[in-house]
Amino acid sequence: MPQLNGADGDDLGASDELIAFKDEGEQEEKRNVAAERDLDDVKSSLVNESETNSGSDSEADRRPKPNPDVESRARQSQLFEEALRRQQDGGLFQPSPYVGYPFFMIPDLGNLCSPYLTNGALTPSARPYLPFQWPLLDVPGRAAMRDTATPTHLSNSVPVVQHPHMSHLHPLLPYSSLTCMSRTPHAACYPVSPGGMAQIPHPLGWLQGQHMYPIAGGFTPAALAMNAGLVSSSFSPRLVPTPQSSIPHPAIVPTAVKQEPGVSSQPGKSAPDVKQEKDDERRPHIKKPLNAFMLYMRDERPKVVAQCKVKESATINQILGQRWHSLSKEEQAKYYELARKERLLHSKLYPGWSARDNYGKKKKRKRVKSETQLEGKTSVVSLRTAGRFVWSR
DNA sequence: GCCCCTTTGAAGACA
DNA sequence: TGTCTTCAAAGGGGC
Repeated sequence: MPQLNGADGDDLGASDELIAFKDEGEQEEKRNVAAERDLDDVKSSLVNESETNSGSDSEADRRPKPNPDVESRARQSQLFEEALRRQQDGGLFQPSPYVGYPFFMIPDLGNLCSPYLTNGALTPSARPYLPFQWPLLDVPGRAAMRDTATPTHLSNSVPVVQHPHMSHLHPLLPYSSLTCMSRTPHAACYPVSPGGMAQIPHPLGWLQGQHMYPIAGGFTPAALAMNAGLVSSSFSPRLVPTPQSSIPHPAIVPTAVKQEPGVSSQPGKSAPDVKQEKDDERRPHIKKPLNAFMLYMRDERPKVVAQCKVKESATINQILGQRWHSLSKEEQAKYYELARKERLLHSKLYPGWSARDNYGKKKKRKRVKSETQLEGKTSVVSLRTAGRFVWSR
């Protein structure tokens, strides 16, 4: 963590340090830690602590008041990993390239569409395949807990709104739910294949979620599930490769590019070349897994919006950045752990994927921006560089 | 309609 | 090995 960069007294980045610390004691503690470990060790220890403590009530009692939502998600992650190990150890299911993906633990698409009874309870046939069903059982409680267990910096006078993405309502999701949740209450519809199941009601709505990873190879989740022997083959859709373009998944982000037909705006490139290039840009791509801070932002952004009555993401992110640094290491550890599992799942889903694949998917930031930052009051680049310098030793 | 802003972390590129 | 760059999310604002 960059805030530890003062461990050995060097003042790299000190002049432009903006990070607000909660208290000196915490900072002092972190300094001591930094003197003993490097970044990886610290993060690793945070994770280990998190895992070790998760099973101990007494330990949990001693901890600062945790965010129950994060807690539950961490638990989900743990459960998911255990399920993953069971599968890989020759458990119930045959290994598959997507063995780690919880979706494929669903027995059939009939129940897949709705493994819950109308009263919200799981159907008996679905239960054995849904190790993460428990979150649904106490939705109101969890929602209340989360909303009341806000960090201390949240004012009681500020009304806390329910998370718009209602992530706790998606019981089929283990840790991947963290990034598979739709933030908007849109209709749960996932076009599986032409002529196939057009509408999949909740809980499969997450398949269309904001960060849901697209399925490699152009197969739909349902088809892959069927392929893995988890879904009755009598159920339509069949194992049919689905053009990726037919999967309007938010995680497969087409970059909207305005195309002037037949006109090349780039010197030295023919119109077809430019068209091809822009088609490539527009082509859906696999997104990077979210890091710890991104996961934190996703959880906390609605609270900040509600509390601070601001909408500008830049401002919100500044606030979130400060709050991130004010988190206890236990709280941060939960997010580091979630992010680690996020990367694990991502690597299992897309073994050949590289972050480099997405280079150029976003418009390159102008060099002048970095220079501006160096001159500006925040000096983002120098600050972050300084932090890395210390941590990497 | 596209890009910038703003944050942190991860990963790739490069010297 | 150290440093720099890019991308991941979000949505208002500027051009």
